[in-house]
Parts: sequence; structure tokens; C-alpha cells
Amino acid sequence: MTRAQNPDTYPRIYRVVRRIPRGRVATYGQVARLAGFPGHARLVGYALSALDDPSIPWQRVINAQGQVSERSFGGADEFQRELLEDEGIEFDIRGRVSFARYRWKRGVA
DNA sequence: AGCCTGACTCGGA
DNA sequence: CTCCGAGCCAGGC
Repeated sequence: MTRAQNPDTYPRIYRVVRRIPRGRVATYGQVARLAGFPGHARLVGYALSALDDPSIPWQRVINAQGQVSERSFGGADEFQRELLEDEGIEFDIRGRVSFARYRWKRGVA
């Protein structure tokens, strides 16, 4: 069965994202793995793009390079960075965050 | 059905 | 460290 055919797929992803603490970040691949879909990072990005629930801290999910992924639809990436900076996360000159300092270690918050 | 695209990642050059 | 190509799933045409 494909993920989309399973109505529980997106909720599982959202449940994981919801556990990311304030001031921490996780990668798409990390979320996919924790949700039970190892190797399917794109599925997470897809699920988040379809997200409409404001209670989900989608801004804490970034790519494996430690950067906020750029959107085709303008502004959302800048908004995401602002939200993260408000949580105390710092970006370097290249727009990357330090995983050593901010990466969410599942459960060990 | 085939082809393209996108909020991705990884390994090799 | 950066750049490419391949592998990945879902949606729209």
C-alpha cells in the first residue's frame, strides 16, 4: 500500500513534528524516520506543504544541510526563518543553523 | 500510462 | 567543501 492510500500517513508525520521542542530543529529525513517512513524525506515535505493546522510547528523542520528550504511560492521561507529566530535559533552568514546546538535528539530533549 | 515538478537525501567526483 | 546524478513519493496535465 502506498503512503497516500493510508489515511494515517500524514497524521503520523504531524504527530512527530508536534513533538519537536521550541528552539530545536529536525530534518525532513529525521521526521520521516521517526514517523516510520525511513528514506522518504520528500513525503514529509509534501505532507507539510499540504498542512493547514497552525498548531503544528512546521517551521522546525529544515533540510539536511541545516538550511531553511527555499519555496517556489514567495515569502514562506523568510517567514520560517523569522519564526525560528524568535525561538532563539541563530543562522550563520550562509543561512545555516548548527546541528550541534539545535538538532532535536528524539525524546532526549 | 508517461512526463514533469517539488518544503528531500545520499554517495561519489 | 561544493556540485551532480540517482532514488524517492504524490499530484497535476
